[in-house]
Amino acid sequence: MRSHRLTGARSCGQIAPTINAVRTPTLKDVAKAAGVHPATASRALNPDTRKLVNAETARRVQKAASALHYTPNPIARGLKTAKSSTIGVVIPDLTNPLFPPIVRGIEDALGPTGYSALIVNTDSDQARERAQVESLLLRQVEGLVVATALLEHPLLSELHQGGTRMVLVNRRSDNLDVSSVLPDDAGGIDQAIRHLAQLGHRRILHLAGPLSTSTGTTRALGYHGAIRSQGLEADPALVVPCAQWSEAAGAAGLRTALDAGTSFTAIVAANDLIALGCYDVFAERGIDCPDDVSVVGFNGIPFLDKLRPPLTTATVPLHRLGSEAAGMLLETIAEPDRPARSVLLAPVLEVRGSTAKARRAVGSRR
Amino acid sequence: MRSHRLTGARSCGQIAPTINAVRTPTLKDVAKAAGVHPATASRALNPDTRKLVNAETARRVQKAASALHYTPNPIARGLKTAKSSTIGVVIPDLTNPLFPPIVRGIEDALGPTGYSALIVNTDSDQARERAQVESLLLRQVEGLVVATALLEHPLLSELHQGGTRMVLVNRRSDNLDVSSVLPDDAGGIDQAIRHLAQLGHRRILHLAGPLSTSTGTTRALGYHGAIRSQGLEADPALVVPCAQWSEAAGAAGLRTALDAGTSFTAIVAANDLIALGCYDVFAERGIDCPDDVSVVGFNGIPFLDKLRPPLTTATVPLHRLGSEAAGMLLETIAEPDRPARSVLLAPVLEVRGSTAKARRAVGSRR
DNA sequence: CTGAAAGCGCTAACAA
DNA sequence: TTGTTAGCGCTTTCAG
Repeated sequence: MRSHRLTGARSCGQIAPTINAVRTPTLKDVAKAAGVHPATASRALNPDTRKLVNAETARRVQKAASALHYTPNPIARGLKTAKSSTIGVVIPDLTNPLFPPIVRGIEDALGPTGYSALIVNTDSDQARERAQVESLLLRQVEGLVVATALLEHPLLSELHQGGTRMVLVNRRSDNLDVSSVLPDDAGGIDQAIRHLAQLGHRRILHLAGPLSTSTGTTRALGYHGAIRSQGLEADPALVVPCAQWSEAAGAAGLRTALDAGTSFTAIVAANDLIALGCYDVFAERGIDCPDDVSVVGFNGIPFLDKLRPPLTTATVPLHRLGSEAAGMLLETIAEPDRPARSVLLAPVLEVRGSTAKARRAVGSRR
Repeated sequence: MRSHRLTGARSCGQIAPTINAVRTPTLKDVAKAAGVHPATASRALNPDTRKLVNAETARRVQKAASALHYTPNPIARGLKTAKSSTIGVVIPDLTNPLFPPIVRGIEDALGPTGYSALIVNTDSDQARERAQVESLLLRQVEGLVVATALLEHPLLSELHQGGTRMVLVNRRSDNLDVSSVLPDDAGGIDQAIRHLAQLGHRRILHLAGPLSTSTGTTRALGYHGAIRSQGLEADPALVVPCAQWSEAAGAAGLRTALDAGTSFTAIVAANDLIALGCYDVFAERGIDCPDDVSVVGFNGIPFLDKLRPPLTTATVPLHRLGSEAAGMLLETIAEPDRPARSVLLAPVLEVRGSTAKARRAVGSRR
């Protein structure tokens, strides 16, 4: 590709040609223009080493640099410093509506720092995840934001031991001393159960997420705790784990409960997609929501307010989940020896049309 | 960061330590192990230059490479070749549900080739776009997939003249000799109008997209053509352009039409978000969809089938839009002199609950 | 405080 | 066919 760059002149209202098809200026050019050695120019331009150089000289170099529209070549810098100003973002699948807001949060936090994010999708496949992470490491990413954590996650343990900087987002792993940014899972479920209890629900079904994930177990634990503290009916049949965080798995879970004859008047789904799966089963079986049964989701993915009926859900600040995680990763990169810490972000229950007063129970075959 | 890498041994069922915290092997190490000069090793390992080296030697080098788990350092390679195995993806906003499927299409097409994508969001802001593109160019991306094209787009013209390889996706620009992958906008609208005509609708409102975009104008043109070919009422008041591709703009557009007293029994929205904006206005004004008015969207973003009512829409193969675009960009990079070409992907009308037989008209104040 | 020199890992002339 | 040499653009010793 022909060498080229944008000067940004147009956006500054200048008259200069907006494209310069000439060789992009290098540090040597700046040095020559400023009448100093490239090494001095490097020092002058680098915030960390600027203090090593005469203030006057530094100013001259900076002037020359901006006059030439010099911008350092991150590849060359990366080769020397073994850094890349790049981080990796590991998610299950970008088309899952949970992740775009998180990814934007990451990108927005990274933007001002000069770092960029390389995103990979694992499709929740361990082999694929390993290959993808390997390719990120190959590209010399300086760290990883990981949204795919399982409670038992050999790959993450290996990476951590290998010295890879990382931050977990949304989910965490057991026995892994790594920083994380998580929703307050138990708190969110507690709000949901309280809300349903106030509406008079006594038998609440929990469609749990995969128990291989922290979100799955913590929300299930939260369910048990809240049921107890609200004095509601605690029946083991009222908890059905779903194999995936998907509509299909949610639908399957609900069908299981229904077919088992479990009776309940409300459902707390472990996430929004599982709740959406319930909608499909309602249609299949002629169940009316919220008249026959109420449903609450978790996460607050977009467009839930336009569903039939609008879904009540524990809304997680997803963008902030991402931006906090990116910020923490940058901290970890800058100060590797800082101890790991975890941030919990509080969900807010958004009450919509899928929850209403308890009436007759569904599935009362028993 | 401590040097480290994954061997992938675990996934292969080997016993070797899965993490090697030692210095990652370089080409020189491989050369030494194979008893050749680094340059020879480079030639042997590079598919393009392999034929320049003795087959026997090549095999020896490759054996040494895999024994050491050697993987070339793309940064170093990039510095030398001024290439980066990276492309840039320029989109308005990842949280717009239109884009994740396209981006995944791009990533999936790139995956096997060793290229990675750097994604930037412009928020439809020209200055931000310029800055973001500049940062991509700085990172030596070898080309751009651009989803933000306007009919008049100075930045893209500059880039094209500057020699930047690119492919436009979803939208195109006027007077820009660049390859593109687009939905068949007119064809999709034609299907929508036909469907509505069959349901007995005669006065159909078009909530057009921004006319600064090819999707906006082409869909509007498609609307006019289809109205004519179906012999429906052609009233200038029946076309209202929206300032953005958003729910808010769609709602505003519909309010404008309603307040002007324009009468119609159906709406063809230029995209799904504009159609969703209509839903808000229906709620505001007590309009029943589809009893009072039918609505059709465009694109087929996810979860439309769960709306109240489920939205009929012209479904675009979004994933393929992305994968085709990525493929074409790779072609362009490999053979820069190939003439630009355009691919049109056919939408499929997905009929759902938001369209029904025409009844009384709304807004019949005139 | 600044210059000289070396080298990050790789590839591309040029020689041999 | 292979080795030698040089250098991509930058940072970082080490001298001066």
